[in-house]
Amino acid sequence: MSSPGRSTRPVVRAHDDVLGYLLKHAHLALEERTDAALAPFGITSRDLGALRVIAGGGARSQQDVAGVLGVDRTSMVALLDVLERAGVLARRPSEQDRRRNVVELTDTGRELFFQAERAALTVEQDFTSALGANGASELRGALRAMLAATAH
Amino acid sequence: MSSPGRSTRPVVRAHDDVLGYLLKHAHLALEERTDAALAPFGITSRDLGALRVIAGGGARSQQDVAGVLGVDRTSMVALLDVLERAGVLARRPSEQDRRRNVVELTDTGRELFFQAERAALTVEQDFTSALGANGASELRGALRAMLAATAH
DNA sequence: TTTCAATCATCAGTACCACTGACGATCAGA
DNA sequence: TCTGATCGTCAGTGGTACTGATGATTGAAA
Repeated sequence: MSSPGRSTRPVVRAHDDVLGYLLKHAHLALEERTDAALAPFGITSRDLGALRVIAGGGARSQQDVAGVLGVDRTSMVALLDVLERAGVLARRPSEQDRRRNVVELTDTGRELFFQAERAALTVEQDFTSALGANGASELRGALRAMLAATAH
Repeated sequence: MSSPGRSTRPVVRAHDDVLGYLLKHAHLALEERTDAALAPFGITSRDLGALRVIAGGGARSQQDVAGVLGVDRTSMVALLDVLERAGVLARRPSEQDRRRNVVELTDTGRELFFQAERAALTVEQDFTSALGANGASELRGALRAMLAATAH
């Protein structure tokens, strides 16, 4: 058997045994394909994430949107600027707290969102097709469980 | 039942139903914890990835290392500069092809790598502890399968 | 009421990384 | 020898994270 104690050295892992590598590259590959599918709509996967949160209606301010997406609050300004200039969404000061901007989709934006979300969903399903029907939901469940367990 | 056809609109998904969101945030959370555990060693998870590939011995050049990690070749220059200046690795021109740099760990670097890899492994195991013993390997398998299926 | 700390959106500045395009050195083949 | 390709390097650009500051606004204490 192998010798115990502090001199025990781990075997050199292959790069695709490393969870961080797998998560990073899976994310990048999916994002690349999603961005390609979203290009005809003139938005990125980053934009779609913002539209999704806004369409969900739970966000009460720009910072809520940024917080959910893990985007910096200062980056969110420019991100929403572009989408607002494109007529996809509108900002208006909150009536409850006029420091806040309430962000809402325009009719055009809502239609764009549904079409883009559909395209993104197709990419996801194709991306996970190697896992089978259960595999994809099990993968989501595992990722959710890890995030929930490590939420600080 | 729901109406079919092009007017069928998808329900607005919660952000944590979106695979891209889950992959991104799982990656970021793991990287954050890994970087914290690696800080005493004076390296980042990015550095450890490079050391791992180099320790594996399969890489024949800087660009091989960059290619495996998905790091840009021009970024690899500065990354290795730092590690070389720290005495962790050494570059020497290949004897077979003197355009290439062969990158090798120093004795110091090898010891550092084993200790850092051990710390990173502990973080990974803790990160996946919510999944159980089989869950973690199933997660790796699922991610590997997706990457293999979508390799271009 | 007045004052004051906190919050929100914004902007300026810095840092890091991906990416492009160039360069000299080197290699392989015509 | 000449030519095209490859490798490491460097400069420049663009996008994003992060810090810190600002003005407007809020809520609560004095």
